[in-house]
Amino acid sequence: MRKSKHEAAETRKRIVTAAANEFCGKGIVATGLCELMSAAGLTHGGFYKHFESKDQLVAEACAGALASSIEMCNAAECNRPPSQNLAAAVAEYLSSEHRDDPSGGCPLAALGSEIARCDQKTRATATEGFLKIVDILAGHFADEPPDVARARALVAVSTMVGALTLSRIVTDAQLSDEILRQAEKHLIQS
Amino acid sequence: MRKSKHEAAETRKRIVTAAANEFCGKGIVATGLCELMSAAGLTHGGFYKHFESKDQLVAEACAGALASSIEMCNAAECNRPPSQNLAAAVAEYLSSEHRDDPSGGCPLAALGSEIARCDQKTRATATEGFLKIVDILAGHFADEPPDVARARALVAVSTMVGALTLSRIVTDAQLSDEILRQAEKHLIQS
DNA sequence: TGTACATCAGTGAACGCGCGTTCACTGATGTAC
DNA sequence: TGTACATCAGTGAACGCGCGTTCACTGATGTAC
Repeated sequence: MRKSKHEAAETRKRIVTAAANEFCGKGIVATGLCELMSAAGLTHGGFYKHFESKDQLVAEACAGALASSIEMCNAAECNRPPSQNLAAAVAEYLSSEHRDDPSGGCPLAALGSEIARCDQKTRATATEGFLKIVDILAGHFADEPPDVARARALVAVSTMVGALTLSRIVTDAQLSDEILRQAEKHLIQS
Repeated sequence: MRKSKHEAAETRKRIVTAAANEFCGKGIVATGLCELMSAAGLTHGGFYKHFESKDQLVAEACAGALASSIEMCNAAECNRPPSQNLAAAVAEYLSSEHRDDPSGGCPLAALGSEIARCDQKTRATATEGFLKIVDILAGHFADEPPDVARARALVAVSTMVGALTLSRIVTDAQLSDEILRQAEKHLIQS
């Protein structure tokens, strides 16, 4: 039953991707390794052939989810004229589609309060991803001095993560939409 | 061993308070009933004399934590001249003390992504608390028309919750401070 | 007011269950000659 | 290139453990007479 090196590498990637989905969808602590491995089409026993522990997978899954979230924002920007880059990324992030699909979205919003309690490795990974997003947004405030642009980007990411999280908490659908719409309006007007 | 009505009511309150602390500090799923009951000075067996389920306690603990967070902001305001009410509340919320003590602080930041996955009851409770905070902040934009004030308050709360959550994730202490400081600056200048 | 009894807050053992992790095993892949 | 053997990806049973919940029990409180 041994698999080729290439197949094994593919399997590993599949586990990380499945983990990112399961964690973002159900939460880190609430997701079991068994559940997660079967989402990747495997049985639980093979897990430790690829990872040292659940914590290690959490860090990698978090990194993966952040990378694809960044990719998604970049893709949204590519379809627009450069002057609307910021608006495009913000609109994508604060869309109802993103709100309604936490598993495929940004882990800072889907797992924020849980990541804050994760080990050093995972939090360092999240910090790196966060800074990448900050840099991208800061690039859109190019007419400002760099430190101002960075400050504005830090606040913008805070607002985006907070608004998306709150829009998922709230039980009133109209209020949920309102949170997203007002945050978007505030971020693109400024 | 039966306790008087008054004592039993006090015990119940103690459990809810201890639960709010434990949940905000360690996360909802990660906190066991046994751990939580012993934090309240009891053994786990008595839990179901007071609550139907863990979920019910989660909802009540969340309500309690939100109420004392609101109380804390109000207290911060009382010590200042009315014109600085907003600044006082924002500074309190985005303080490093609040960041470093999640168990005693705002559950929207400490448990945001977990609450988003809780049952209807808990989320409805959180929604109520959120709206109360929005109303308080909106009151500080009194020179704006009500709908604008509300819109600004929605965005402000999003920024506050997002910034506090991110400041807890980040592994770089300086960056963590920077997130809080910039969010505060942005909110009180506007 | 005093007595007899029902109520019930709190204890601690026990329930089935799923968790993260380990392990013996299988058999295809990779390697050494 | 062919053969013999070591490697190891993946399986499924098993581990100890803590989870949420239930239950028989205790004995002080509350209530009915």
